[in-house]
Amino acid sequence: MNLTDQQQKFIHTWGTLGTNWGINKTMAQIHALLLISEKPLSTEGMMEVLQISRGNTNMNVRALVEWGLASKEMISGDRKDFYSAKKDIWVIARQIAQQRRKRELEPVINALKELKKETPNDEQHKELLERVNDIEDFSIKVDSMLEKFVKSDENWFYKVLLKLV
Amino acid sequence: MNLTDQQQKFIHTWGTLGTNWGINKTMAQIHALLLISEKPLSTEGMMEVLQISRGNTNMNVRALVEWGLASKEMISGDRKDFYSAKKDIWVIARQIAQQRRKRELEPVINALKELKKETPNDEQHKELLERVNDIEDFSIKVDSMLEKFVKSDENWFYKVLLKLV
DNA sequence: TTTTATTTTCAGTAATTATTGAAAGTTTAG
DNA sequence: CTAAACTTTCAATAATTACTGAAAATAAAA
Repeated sequence: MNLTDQQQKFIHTWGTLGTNWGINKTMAQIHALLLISEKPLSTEGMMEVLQISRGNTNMNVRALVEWGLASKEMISGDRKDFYSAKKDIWVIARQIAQQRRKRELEPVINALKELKKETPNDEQHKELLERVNDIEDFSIKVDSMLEKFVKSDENWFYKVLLKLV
Repeated sequence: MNLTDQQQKFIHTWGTLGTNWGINKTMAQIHALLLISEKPLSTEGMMEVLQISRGNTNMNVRALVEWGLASKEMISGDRKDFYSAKKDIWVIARQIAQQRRKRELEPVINALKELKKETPNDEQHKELLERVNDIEDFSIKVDSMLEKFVKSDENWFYKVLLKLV
C-alpha cells in the first residue's frame, strides 16, 4: 500500500500535534492513518505504510484501543487482526477528553487534596494553601464542564455556544 | 532558602503536570516555585531551591515571561533581576489557554487548511477530506469557545455553568 | 574608561523517552 | 497433538529532549 503526499502530510501533522501535547508520535500517526483509511488495517499494513517496527505498532495500537479510539475488527478468511478508528470527530474529542482527564488531571487533583490535608496552616504555607485552594476550586469547575462535555452529544455544544452570543 | 516537604511536593506535582502536557518540567517547576513564593525571587534563589543550573533557570524564566505567566521585578538596592508570577488562577488559565492555542493549535489548523487546498477531490482522498473538514468545523467551534474563555472574566464561566444545569 | 556584577548563549553532555527486533507466548488449522 | 501463523513482550539501542557550565555579551558602578 502507498500513500499520496496529502495523506502523508495529514499523518505527519497529526503526529506533530500529538507530540506537542504529550502523546506518543507513533500513536497519533497510527490514529491518523486509521482515520483516513476506508478499510480496517492489519499490523502489517500499518508497519509498511508508516515504516515502523512490529513491536512499536503493536504497543501503540493497543494504546489506541485502550483510549477507545480504535477497535479490533474480525475479517473473515483472515487470521490476522484488523483495526479501525472511530471516525466521528465528536466521539473522538469526547474520548480523548475523558482519557486525558483520567490520566493526566485526576492524579494531580488527588495529589493536591492529599497535600492540603498534610499542610499546616501556618505563615510559611500561606501562599501554598491559597494556591492549592484556588487550583482546587478552579479544577472542580473545569472538571464539571469537562464531565458535561464528555457525557454530551454534539447538540450540547451548540446550545452552549448559542447562549454565549 | 529552604523548602518544606509540602512546598517541594507542590513543585514536584506541578512539574509532572507540565511534563504530561508537553511543557518543560523545569519551566513548570519554576512556575510552581514563584506561585508559592511571597516575594519575587532572583535567578540565584531559584537555582538554589530547585538545584538547577544558571542556564536552565535563565531559559525557563524567559519562557515563563514570554508566556505571560511571570514578570521581572525591580528591587531597589539590588542589581539582580527578580521575578514573580501572576497568582490569579483565572488569569493563569487564560494565559496558558491563549499561548497553547497560538503555539500548538493554530499551526495545525493552518496546515490542515493548506492540505485541503492541495488535495484533489477524488475517491482516494474521500476519507481524508471528510476528516479534515470535520476537524476544521470542530476546531472552529472549540476555538470560538476558547476565544471567549480567553477574553472572559471569571464571571463568564459561572454563567455558562449555571446555564448548563 | 575600566572594573565588576549580572545575564545570556550554546556546544557538549546527560537524562529521558521512543523504537527495534528477536524470543516467548498465544491462537488457529490440520 | 503438532505445526504454522500471528501477537506480545521487553532488553538493548536509537532518537529526542533537557541541562550544564563556561565563555561571550551586557549593564551598572567606580
